[in-house]
This record gives sequence, C-alpha cells and structure tokens, in this order.
Amino acid sequence: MKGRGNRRGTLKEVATRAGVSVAAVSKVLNGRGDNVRIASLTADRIREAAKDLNYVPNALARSLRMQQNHTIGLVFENFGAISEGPLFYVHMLDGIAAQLFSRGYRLTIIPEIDHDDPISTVGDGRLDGIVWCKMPTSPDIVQALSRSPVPFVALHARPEEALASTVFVCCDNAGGIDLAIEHLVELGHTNLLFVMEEGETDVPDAMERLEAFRRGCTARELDHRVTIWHHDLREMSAFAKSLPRETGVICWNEYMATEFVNRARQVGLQIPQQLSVIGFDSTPYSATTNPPLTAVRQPIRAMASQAAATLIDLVEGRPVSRNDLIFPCTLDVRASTGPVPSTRPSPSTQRIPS
Amino acid sequence: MKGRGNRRGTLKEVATRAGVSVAAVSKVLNGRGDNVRIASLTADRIREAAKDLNYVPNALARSLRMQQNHTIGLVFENFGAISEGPLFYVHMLDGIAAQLFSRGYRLTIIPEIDHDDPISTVGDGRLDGIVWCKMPTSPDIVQALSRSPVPFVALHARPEEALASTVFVCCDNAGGIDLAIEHLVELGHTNLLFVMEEGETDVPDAMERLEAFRRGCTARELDHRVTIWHHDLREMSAFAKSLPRETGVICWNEYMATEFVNRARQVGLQIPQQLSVIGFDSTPYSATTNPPLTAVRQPIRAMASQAAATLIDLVEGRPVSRNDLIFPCTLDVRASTGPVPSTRPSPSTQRIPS
DNA sequence: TTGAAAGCGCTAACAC
DNA sequence: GTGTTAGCGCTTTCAA
Repeated sequence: MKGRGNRRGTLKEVATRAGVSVAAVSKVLNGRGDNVRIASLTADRIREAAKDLNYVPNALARSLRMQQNHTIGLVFENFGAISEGPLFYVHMLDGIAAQLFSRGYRLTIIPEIDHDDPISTVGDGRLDGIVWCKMPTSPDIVQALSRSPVPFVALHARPEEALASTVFVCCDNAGGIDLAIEHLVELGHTNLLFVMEEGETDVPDAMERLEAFRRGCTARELDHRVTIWHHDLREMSAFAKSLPRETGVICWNEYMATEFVNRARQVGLQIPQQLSVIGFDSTPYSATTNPPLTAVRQPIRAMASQAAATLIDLVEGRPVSRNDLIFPCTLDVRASTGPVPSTRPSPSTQRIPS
Repeated sequence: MKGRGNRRGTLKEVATRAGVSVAAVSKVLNGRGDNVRIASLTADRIREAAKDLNYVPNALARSLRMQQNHTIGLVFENFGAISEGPLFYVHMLDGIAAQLFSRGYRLTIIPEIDHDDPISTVGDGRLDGIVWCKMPTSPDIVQALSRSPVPFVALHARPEEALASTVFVCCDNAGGIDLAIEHLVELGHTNLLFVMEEGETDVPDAMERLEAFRRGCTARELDHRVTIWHHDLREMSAFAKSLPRETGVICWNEYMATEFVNRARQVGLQIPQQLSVIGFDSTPYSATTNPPLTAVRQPIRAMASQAAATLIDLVEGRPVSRNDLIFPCTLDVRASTGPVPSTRPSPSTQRIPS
C-alpha cells in the first residue's frame, strides 16, 4: 500500500501553513527545552498547523541527522522457535524488553547475524546497540567487535581473551554447579555424571559448567564422568541398559534435564529412586516434569535487565565500571533428586531381557 | 559511546577512494540489477575501496530516500510480562517472527500505542506496517486507522463496523465454543457456566466467545449462565460453597482455565468428578494442570504467520482478497472433563436458595 | 559508461 | 525571536 494516499505532513508543510520557517517549527515541535525561544503566539499557531496537517515527525530523518535511533537490537537466533524451547528465553526477552521500554528504547529482533562479519548486519545505523545472546567467542568475532561502531553486550560467560569493548553479563556457572554437586553429595551420591548436548561445545556457558563440574568433583574426590549426547537423547536406552555406576546426573540445561527425566522414565528408570537428576536454569517449565525437576536457578530476568541497562549506558556515553557482571545462582530443590539407592540392583535383574 | 571513533565509511568516502562519483558507487554496491551499467573494472575498483573502508550502507539514509524500512511493528502490550502469561503469546510471536524473517523483514516490538492517536506512535517512517494484537475496536480507533499511512493487521475478531483498510485475522471463536458445548453435552451436562475475566469485556475475542456460548446453549435448550470474575479468581471459594447447579464450565481462555482448575481443587472441588472444565487456547501449557485441561485449540501459529504474510502483501502493494481471515478450531480432549455426576448433591447440603 | 545535482525530512549553527 | 542554510547518507533522473 505504498501509494495509499495518506501521506503524512512534513515540517516544511507545517511551516508554510503557519507562515513561519522550518527552523521555528522544528524548535517548537521537537526542540529540546533551552533552544526554544519562540513567541508563544507563534508557537500556538505552529502547533495548530501541525495538528491540522496531522503532522508526525519522521523518525528516520531525525535519526539520520542525530546519529541515533533509540532502538536496540537483540541478536536472538532461536527466534521463530522460542515456544519450543525452555521458558528461559522468554524470561530473558521479558527482562530485556521491560528495561528497554522503561528507558524509552525500542527493541528490534535480529534473527541471524553474519558471524564472519557481524558489523555488516548491525552497523547500518538503525541500531544504537546490540544484545547478543549465545555470542560465539572465536577470536575472529572478538576482533571484529572491537572495531564496531555500536556497543555490544553479550549475555553469557566471558571468554578467556580480554575484550574491553564488549560487556558480558552472566550467572555464576561454577557456583551453580557447586550447589548442584553439594546437594547430591549431601544425599549420599558419590558417583556423578554430567550430560551435555552435542553442538553446544562452543557455548561458553556450557563449557564453564562442564569445567566447574570436573573441578568440583575432583576437589571432593568424587567419581565422575562427562558425556555428550545427541539432542534427541537417543543414547538414553543404551544408558539405562548399561546400569551405570553413576547415581547422580547433572544436565547442562533445563530443557535437556526435563527431556532426560521424561525419557528416563520411559525406559523404566525410576527417578529419583534409581537416579537423581538436576537441571540448570530453573523456570516454571522445570516444574512440569514428573517428578518435578530439581534445578539450579539463575536470576535470568535480573541478568537480562542488567544487560539492557548496561547497554543503554554505553550507548549514551556513560562509562561502565566493569565489563563483566556475574550473578549468583541458587538451587530449587524439587523431587527429581533423592537419597542414593542403598542397594545396587542385583545383577540378575540387569538387562537380560531386551 | 557516540564518539567511539569507529565511524563507518560513507558512500562518498568510497567514491573518493575509488576515484569515481557517488552515483557509480551506489549503483555497484546497492543498485538493483538493471540500473547497473558500469564497466566491470570500475566496479571491481569500487568494491575493493568499499572493502578497504569497511563500508556498510546506512539503512537510515536509504530508508529515508526509499520510503520504506523493511521492518514491521508488533503492538504487543503484554511485552515485559509474556513469561507470566499463557504460552499462547509466545506461539504468536514465533509465528509472526518466522514469517517476517523468511521474507526479509525485521520485527520491532512496540510496547504501547497511544489509543487516542495510534498513528503518532507508528507513523514515524520507521515501520512499514503494523500487527496489532488485542486492538480495541472503538469507533475512534477504527476511524483513526482508516487514514493511516501504514497498513494494519489486527490479530483478533473483526468488529461490527466494516473497515476496509484493516485486515483481521482470528480463529472461529463461535465454532470453538460450539465444540466445547457439544463435548459437554455428549458427556451428559445440561447446565453450563461461562467464566470471563473482568477487564476483558472489550476484547473482541472474549465477547465473541461469550455470545457464541449464549447462542449455543440457547439453541440446545441448555441451562446456562455467564459470570465475570476478578483476575485472581477470588470468587472461587464462594462459588464452591454455593454448590452451583452448573456441572460444566467453559473459561474464556487458557490461562484462566488453568487457574480455575488449580483453585477449584484447592477449595475441594473434584475435577472432573464434580465439575468439568474446558479452556480456550490449547498450548502445551494447558496440559500441565492436574488434571490436564481439555481445551479448544486455535491454530495460533498459522494465524500469526498468515497475519504477517498478509501485512507484507499490503506493504508491498499487493491487493488482498479478503479483509478478514478466520481459522477453524479443534478440541483437545484431556482429563478435566468427564461424565456429568449421576447424583446431585442432596438438598440438605446445599446452602438453600436465597 | 559515468557524473552532477536534486532531494528524502530533519536539526543546528549562525545571521539578522 | 525568527529565518537561512548546510548537511546527515543515500537514490535517481538527466545530461554528458
């Protein structure tokens, strides 16, 4: 409907109708306080003309001139499929949106970004700053971002290499994993398994959790193992049949944990009687499994909100004191964890069937 | 970080470096096929200069010139609190986003729109079209929209008054309610209650459902009643104590229905033994109640997708054949509905008429 | 095949 | 107090 005929009025038209110059109109209609030195009579005339003409200032022109658009981009490659994933992302979205809106910024969703040249996607003037969740941390990207004209905030763990121009907001992954291990230890478990998804091995949060698991188990002299499964958990039945020595399982995220619990029960594993399971990211979604999932909770909403707030600081030229912000986790104990089984299943009841 | 020092290169700079005019650069770098009549040697030189300068075309300038921005606005006043509501909205978001992105449009979220003057919020040139969910249908708004420079698509039932300039996408509310009534009737229920939230009485979908309920019950000669409760369902305990004659309940939406089921059980009502409950909008969320909720399902994702597709048609100047699109509903029978109780509670336990 | 120039609608420095 | 004017970075006739 390009030629809908309902063109909006422009500054110049208003000026003509009010019999003044465009500068006067600009000052009255859009000017910042101190610049406005216009006779109130003229001002009234201008406002009236504007109303008559249904004048709406063109934000594009203004942004082009002012070099800022009051809108923040969210690089969010899961979009289009959030409803299929964990509620985690919905909470994140909410936290970012709420902060942005209350500060007068708009939010635009960037479904994909060119990883080889991120700037070309977001450096076109429409965005004042970017929140990037699950930003990969390859040296190339780190490099590219350092010469970005717009500031970035990443919503995940900070990688090794220093990178002063980007701010990282994340939870204390290591602390969260420690909470989980400690809980299991208190229940008597001494042999733990960490399960991760394939394809997540370059996600910084995932790796942090994995490392923390290893460290935490080693420090407590626990038997432990790390395993990487397919997204569909096709390894589950073999796992169940193998009657693993591990009695406690920590899954790298909520979604995987809920799936794990459901699948485990399908193949006859009793939870928590035979196996205790803990997830990471505790949202209401976690509690819908049967039994409800014990999970590490990260304060995602606060984190998202902080990420947005920090980005606005950067955009508006206020210096930020730290370029990584780490939030502590807590543990929501529900029913997927319990005391370690006192007796191991007798060998006779083991697999055989099939 | 306005003066970050990482300014991007401009067309003119590229032109200078390549020793050609800006027109040539524009043609090579951003021109549409047929205009490009440039010697390939020059073209190469230009491309090289662009790369050297890290040139990224300024989308603001281009949009200002082209009068379109390839971005669609979503008026979504629930934003910032989606995670607290039903999954319905998340699915909607997904459907819209997926469609938009696949067609090369961006999505920006509009947290609130001035109901007295919607155009001023969205008519500033940044948005090529608007999806408005839960758009009120007061004559004023209808009127305002008719002279909008950007096309609108509303994601809900079409109101009475014709309004050629706006397209409405919704589900067949009446058909859905009929499905629910029919299901209840088959189970033997003859006395039905429709529960709605206060504050939703001007939501077109809600009203359509209410009317359909009345019509459907009347046509089948069923006893029926409509009631409006507070959002927190504080009326529940009085309702339970009153030992209502109704044995079947239809709630106007999913969220309310899930809450209804939970509260009902808290105050001692057995579901479905004493009361059958049906919700509207069946998402995975519906199934998490205990017992799982029987609910009308609307094909929300398809609807959202269609809304976006239609809007793009409008934006790109293709005529649309119909200005209301209605999708049929289905019924997901789960466990919150069952046969009508064979024995009514004895009169002695009732609290006498009044 | 290439370039000059006129704007898209707005802001702000500077003149009067 | 108010007007003139030079851009912001881009596209697109039109002329060369």
